[in-house]
Amino acid sequence: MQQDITPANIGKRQKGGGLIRDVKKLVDGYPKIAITVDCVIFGFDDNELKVLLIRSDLETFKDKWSLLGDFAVNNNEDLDEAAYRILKERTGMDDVYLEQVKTFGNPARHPGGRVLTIAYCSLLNIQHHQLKIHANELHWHSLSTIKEMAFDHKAILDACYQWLQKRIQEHPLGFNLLPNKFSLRELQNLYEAILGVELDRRNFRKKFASMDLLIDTGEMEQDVPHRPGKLYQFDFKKYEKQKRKWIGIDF
Amino acid sequence: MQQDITPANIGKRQKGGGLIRDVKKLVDGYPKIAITVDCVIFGFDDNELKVLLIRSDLETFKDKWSLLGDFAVNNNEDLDEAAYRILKERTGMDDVYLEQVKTFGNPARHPGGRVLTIAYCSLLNIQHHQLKIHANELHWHSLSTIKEMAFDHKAILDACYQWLQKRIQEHPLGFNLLPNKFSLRELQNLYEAILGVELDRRNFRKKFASMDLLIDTGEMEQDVPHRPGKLYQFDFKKYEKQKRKWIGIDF
DNA sequence: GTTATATTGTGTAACTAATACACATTTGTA
DNA sequence: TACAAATGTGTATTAGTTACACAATATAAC
Repeated sequence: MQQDITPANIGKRQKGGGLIRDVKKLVDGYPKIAITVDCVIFGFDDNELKVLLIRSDLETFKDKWSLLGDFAVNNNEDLDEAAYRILKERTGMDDVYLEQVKTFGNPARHPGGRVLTIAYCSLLNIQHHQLKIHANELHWHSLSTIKEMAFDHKAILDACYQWLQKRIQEHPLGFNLLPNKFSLRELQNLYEAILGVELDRRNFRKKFASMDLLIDTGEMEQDVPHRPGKLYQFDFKKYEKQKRKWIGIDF
Repeated sequence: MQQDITPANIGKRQKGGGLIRDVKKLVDGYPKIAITVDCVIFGFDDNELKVLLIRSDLETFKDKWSLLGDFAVNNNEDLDEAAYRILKERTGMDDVYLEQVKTFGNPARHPGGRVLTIAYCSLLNIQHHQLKIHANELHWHSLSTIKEMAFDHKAILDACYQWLQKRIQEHPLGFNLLPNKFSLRELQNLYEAILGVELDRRNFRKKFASMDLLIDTGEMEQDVPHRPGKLYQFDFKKYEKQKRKWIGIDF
């Protein structure tokens, strides 16, 4: 086995040598690259799963769409903080569900040089937030209509969508995408949209009833052209309590 | 909403301005930091889950243990490639199971300055590989005995262990930790060690029988002080074929 | 070579969860 | 007043999970 000669190896693996004292000098000798955090922000509207994108401002990606991202290390912030900052800047909201999904580091992914990005997935309620969509060139896109994107952002989006499909069967994340009060039909539509399957209404209701995490508000849907359904709220507190022993949803 | 003035924002979000042409210059203006890849390498021996660690060569972490890592961007390699390179350098093996788990970027995680690390989890068969344990200061540690580690490596290890516990219930990864031929008892011991639970022997065997991924070699255990069990091989090919529609193992 | 010890190998009954499926009710609209 | 559209509900079937016990086979000890 031949060991590469790199600044790292020179600094680190001095066989039989003493311990390294000057760690600052050590790190200074390391190669460095640019880091971004990119957020895949999902929303649910009109019975479709949507994702929030911005028009790319790079000539290379003219007329292509891009995830919401920013550089992540200029401030003294942790990665999660950077992701929350980006969300706050773009959507004005800070109580948004957010989770790290995967890091993308292909050397060719950015035309300007090597840029590594940490992808975060975020879920928010489209009605509740007040986006400055007009100021920025932000738009909600139906997931199904997105073909090409700037950089490797399509691959990142795909990874986050797969992550979401899996995650939503393990934990009731979906509620982050719905208004505070929602009908069981809306909830089912959401699951059907995300998973891309049709679900049996009676079994779906039975399952959520057995989870015992829905609060009956006593209110009904308004202005629907048919028999209105009951409105429910998600019991976030109760869920947090029993989160540890949570097993999954599983359709 | 106040937007931070950062090199990134100056370069990127010029409202109403034209498109950016010089992407090289753009990226050059970005802040940059050092990147490492750290591998959590699990093995299974003596009915215990083990992890491969190296003694830290930093004065600050004298007598502490560290994950196997290296810098990840000096060559023109992708992150996965960097992880495979590290494995190959340290273990001599290149057909090892490997997957990205999570990226850690706390500003204070490295005493020498900001260093971001991408954690990979790896599973290998301790018998089969020829480690140069003596040359490097490498040791296999029982997971249960590890209290403190260098950097934030304990947190990384914990995250990878949790990942493994979850992942092994979704996919039959465990076979990567066993010798080519193994008894059902060894297999069960492995699952019990990873999950930290006792499993019923009959139900365990029933489950793996129903998965139909074990090949009966016709051979028996040798040199055991009791009735010897049959030896099996894992049918990797068959598993690869039906991987898409895989649902899980679920004990 | 007989006995003790340790571990393999196997089946079934009880329970729990998932699926498939139909009809009366309520509202708004024509 | 009747039609369209969606809500709300229960049961039977099937599939999967769990709990549990005993005979068979090998080695080790005497």
